Amino acid sequence: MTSSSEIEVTLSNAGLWKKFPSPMEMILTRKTGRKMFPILEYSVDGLDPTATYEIYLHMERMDEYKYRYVNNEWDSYARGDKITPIQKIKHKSGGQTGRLWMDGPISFEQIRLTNNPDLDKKDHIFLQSMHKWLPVITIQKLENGGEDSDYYEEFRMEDVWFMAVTAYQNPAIKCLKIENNNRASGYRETGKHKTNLPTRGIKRKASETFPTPPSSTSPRSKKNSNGHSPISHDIPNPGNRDFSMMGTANQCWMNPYQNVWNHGYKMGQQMVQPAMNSWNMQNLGRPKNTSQEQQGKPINTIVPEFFGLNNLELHLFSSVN
DNA sequence: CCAGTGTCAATGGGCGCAGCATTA
DNA sequence: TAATGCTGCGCCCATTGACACTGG
Repeated sequence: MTSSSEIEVTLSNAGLWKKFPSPMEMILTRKTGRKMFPILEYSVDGLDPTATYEIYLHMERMDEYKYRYVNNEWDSYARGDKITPIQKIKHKSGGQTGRLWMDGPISFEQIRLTNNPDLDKKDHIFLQSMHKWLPVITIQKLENGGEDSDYYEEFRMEDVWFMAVTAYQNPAIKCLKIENNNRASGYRETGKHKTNLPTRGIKRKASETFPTPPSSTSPRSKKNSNGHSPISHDIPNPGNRDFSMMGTANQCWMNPYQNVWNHGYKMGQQMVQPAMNSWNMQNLGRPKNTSQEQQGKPINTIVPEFFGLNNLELHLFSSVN
C-alpha cells in the first residue's frame, strides 16, 4: 500500500461531533436503513490538483466484542458477531480532480445504515448492532484519468467512531440528536410529540406486522464478583462525563461549559470539562500519551493507520484493485 | 406530499434460577 | 444426605414496524 504524508483529511463538522458524549450512537433500521447524524463530512488537502481521484467510505469493526448499555455505561459482555466483509461506498461525485475534491466539503450524507445483511441497496452499509464501528475514508488516485491504480490511502479518525444500535441507549445522545437534527425537531420542547404522548403507540401483535427477528437477542451480562463482565473491557465513564439519570426521560438542559444540551444530569452535580477520551485511545490500540490533543494537534485530523479487525477482508478487497 | 426523525408497545430468544429427580 | 443433572418458568432486553410530527 502506497502511503503519502502530504494528503491531509479533516472532519468539516467536527464541532458537531464533539458536542456528543462518547461513544456516539448510530441507529440502524432494517428495511430502509437510517441516515447517519451527524453526517460524515470531510475536507481534504494535499492532493495533486490535476490528478483524478475517487473517494470511498467503509466501516470497520473496532474490536471483537459485543456491547450492552448497563448502568449508564457500555459494557462488553460477549464475543462479537462474526466479522463481515467490508462494503466500500464510493462517493456520489465519482472520479474527479484533486482540485475539485479540495474545493469543498466531501459529504457522505447519502449513507444509510442497516442491520439487514440482505438489504442490497446502493449507499446502504450493513452493520452489526451493539458493536463499535470506525468510519474509514479511502482516497484512490486514478491513472490516466480513469483507470484504477494501486495508489490509495486510508484515513481513520480517532474521535469519529460510534456504537451501532437499534434504539438509543444513552439518553444524552438521544437528546442531543433531537436538539441538533432538524429532522427530529418535532421532539424538541417546542414540538408537539411530547404533548401528544398519551395518544402515541397503537397496540398490535408484532407477529402480524413483522417477521420474527433473527436470533439477535443477547445473553444477559455475566458479571463476576467485581460486578464486571468476564471479558473485562468495561468502558469507564467516557470523557469524565456522568450521564446517570434522575428518572424521567426528555429532560434536557444546557451544559454551560460545553455549550451543548445534556440530558438528565443531576442538577447539583459538578460539571466536568470535556476531555480527550482515554478509553477511545486505548481501544484504538494507542497509548494514552499519544493523544493528538496532548500533542497539541487538532483532534479532527485523521491519519492513515491500521486499526480495524476486518482489514483482513479489506486487504483481500484491495488486492483486487 | 415526501423524506426523515424518535417514540412506542409488542415480541421472542435466551439466560438465571428454583424445584425436582437421579445418582453416589 | 449431599451432589449433580434436568426441566420449565419468568424475566431481560434487543429488535421491530407503525405512528405522529416537522421541514422542505
